[in-house]
Amino acid sequence: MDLKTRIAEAAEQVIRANGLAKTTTKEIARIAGCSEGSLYNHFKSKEDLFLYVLRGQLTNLMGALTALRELAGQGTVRGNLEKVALAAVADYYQSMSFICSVISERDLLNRHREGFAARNEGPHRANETLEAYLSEEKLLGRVHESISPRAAADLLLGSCFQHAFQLRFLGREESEEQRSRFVKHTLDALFEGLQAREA
Amino acid sequence: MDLKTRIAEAAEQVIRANGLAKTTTKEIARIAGCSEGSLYNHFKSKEDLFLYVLRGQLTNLMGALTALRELAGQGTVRGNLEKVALAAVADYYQSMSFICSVISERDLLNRHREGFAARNEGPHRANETLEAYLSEEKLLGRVHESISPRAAADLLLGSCFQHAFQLRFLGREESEEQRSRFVKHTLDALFEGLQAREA
Amino acid sequence: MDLKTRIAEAAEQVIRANGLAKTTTKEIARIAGCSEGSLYNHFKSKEDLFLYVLRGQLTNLMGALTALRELAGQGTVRGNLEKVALAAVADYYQSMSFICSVISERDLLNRHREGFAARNEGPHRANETLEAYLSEEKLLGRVHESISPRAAADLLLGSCFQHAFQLRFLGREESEEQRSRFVKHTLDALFEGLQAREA
Amino acid sequence: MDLKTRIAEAAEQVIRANGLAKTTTKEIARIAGCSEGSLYNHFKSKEDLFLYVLRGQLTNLMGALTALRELAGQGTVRGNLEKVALAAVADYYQSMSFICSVISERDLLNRHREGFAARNEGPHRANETLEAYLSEEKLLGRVHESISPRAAADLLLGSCFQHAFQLRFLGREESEEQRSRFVKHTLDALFEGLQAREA
DNA sequence: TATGAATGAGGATTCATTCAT
DNA sequence: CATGAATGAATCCTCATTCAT
Repeated sequence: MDLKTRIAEAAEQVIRANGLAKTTTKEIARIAGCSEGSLYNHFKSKEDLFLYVLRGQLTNLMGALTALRELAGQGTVRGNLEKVALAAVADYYQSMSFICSVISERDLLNRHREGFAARNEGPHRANETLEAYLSEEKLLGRVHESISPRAAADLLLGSCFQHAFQLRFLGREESEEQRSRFVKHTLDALFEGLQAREA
Repeated sequence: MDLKTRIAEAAEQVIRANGLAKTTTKEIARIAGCSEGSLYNHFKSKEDLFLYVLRGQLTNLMGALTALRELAGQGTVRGNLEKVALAAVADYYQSMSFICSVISERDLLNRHREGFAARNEGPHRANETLEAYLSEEKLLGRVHESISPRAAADLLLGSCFQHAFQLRFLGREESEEQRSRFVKHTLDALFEGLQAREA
Repeated sequence: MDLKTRIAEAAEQVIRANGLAKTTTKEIARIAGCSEGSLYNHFKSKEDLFLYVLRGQLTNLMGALTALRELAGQGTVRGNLEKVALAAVADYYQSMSFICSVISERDLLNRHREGFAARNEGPHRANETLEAYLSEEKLLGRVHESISPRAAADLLLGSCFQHAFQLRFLGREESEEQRSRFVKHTLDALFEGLQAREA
Repeated sequence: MDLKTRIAEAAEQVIRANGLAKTTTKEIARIAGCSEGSLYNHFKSKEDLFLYVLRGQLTNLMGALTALRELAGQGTVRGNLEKVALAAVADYYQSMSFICSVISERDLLNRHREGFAARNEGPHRANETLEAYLSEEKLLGRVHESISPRAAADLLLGSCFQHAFQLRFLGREESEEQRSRFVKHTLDALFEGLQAREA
């Protein structure tokens, strides 16, 4: 593994563990097993390194969502969404430090917002991709005809997002079983709807 | 207004604008119109000041949720949830810097997690409160009998939470009308459910 | 007890315990049970307060030495010196923080050296007073005729001084019995002399 | 000379001149001709730097005392002690700021007392070493058989210690001749003893 | 390319002192 | 005389970044 990759992985690990605010170049170098100076042979600045690592976040989720586009009309909608939801909770949980750091450091965000927009990056991409899938399924008649695909996507991913956030806040890890149960209950409610049924 | 309040409000303003990581005591003092030393006459440390201000976050939402408990069976469920959702988006949006800073600064969170738990604080309280309300409505037959109140609460608040997050990420403000529309669509989808209806 | 005295005693206690360097006006006020502002109603500055308290140090020793002048020719020289030595160890031990602070804070010392000289103050006064006593006893033939009174005074008081210093350094307290034994051995050696005796 | 040494020497010089309490990292850096930050590349903290420099104090005296152990039975006891006494006054004088700072800053002392003990460091080591030498000479019959070696060591070194202290207190330097005279008189008195001789 | 010592700007915090009440 | 909030200068220390080797 080349040094650039080692540095990036070290940075990812440290930011995950401590958050960006308390991540120092010294610590990254220590974990990467190189000198602080070496960081600057591969990245222009600490911020540059952060952005590099940031781009590797949420890749499982985005992969699952991209795969979904091909799956419209196949399997069950419920089954397809379940895979996405599981990936979402897992990735959001793993990347929560990154996600929150972007907001916490307003100037960093401001400096790069245009870049994000230009490259069509950011966590909101997930919602858009899921929306697209649901639109297709709606055309196929496999989801309720009067539902807004965007709202449905926001409900599902928002729920996963906040769930991951709260696990981090509470300092909890979740077993696979617990996670499956959360996703199951969430999908149950999402499919069924809150509306009381007439007798 | 006494100086302690002025300092707290200055801190709130600066953290909202810049995030905790880039908030300096110097800047807080400047905005509060006092010396840096004065901060320490009223707060033990910058961290102490942050926690003080943090405790004032999400109060509108929590107020709306608490009020909700009295409203079970009154008005429409939909109408009640609408008020909550609007408060949620607004408060989450306002407090996103605080919420994310808590996660970004892992050591700060670790240091105070016990305290949060002891005082039953934290953003997850909102979900629990909404869950309680929905449970009551379920008993009253005003929400679908097979729905999980917790899952429903997580869907609604999670969606609002992530929506607020994404507004911050994109650097957008939302008009009242846009916000109402977001809430409306979200509630539509949540009430209706994804399930395709048989012809 | 009036406030000025209470402040002075608080300062003495705190300096004794923590040394001047780590003594704050806040701590003095806390111990004195008054506000920090009150300190400045009774003393011009922290330095002024320190000097005030400093002047009260070593008073038992100086008292014992002054008394000694009257005792020349009375009792035994050994007995007279024993009282002085005991007072010296006790007072040096009690005042070691003060004594050392004067040296540690060079600028303070420089600022007040003239004042000390003008008022004939300082720990060296003890040696001069003891020298005077020994000179008288020498005239009376009660100490070895070829001894230098100043050297003898320096030996005895220097030994007590360093002994007190080392107790402080090692963080030890000494029982009265231990102290008596130290003084006894010291006087034994001082009276007898190192010189090997011919058979 | 490497920077670490330059920093250490600068610190030594500044502490000697101003005492630890009034020694700032800024001033040390200025004298060392480097930035304040550099101090922290070589020492963990100001305290760490102080301890490093402290360990280099009293080395001439300790060297002279160690050499003494080999000299038992050689030359004259008086001559041997003279060398030690001269080294003692010189070293105590040079290091008085350090010695006193250790006492003035009680918490520093408390924090490191165990370390001092573990490494068998501290000014009291000098007395123990001199005591050992005198014990040997006593066995050789070269010092008075009824004298306590420890008491004799305390008398001599205590006198030198306090003499150095008082020179600092009075702001005086001593010529070599004056110093020799002080040592000579002190040894005269110590060898002869105070005891009046019967006619 | 890899290093790591050196930097220096900037941060949080302390503390003696002042002054209006 | 007593207060204690307000001050602001000064302090120790951190850390991203540079650069000569």
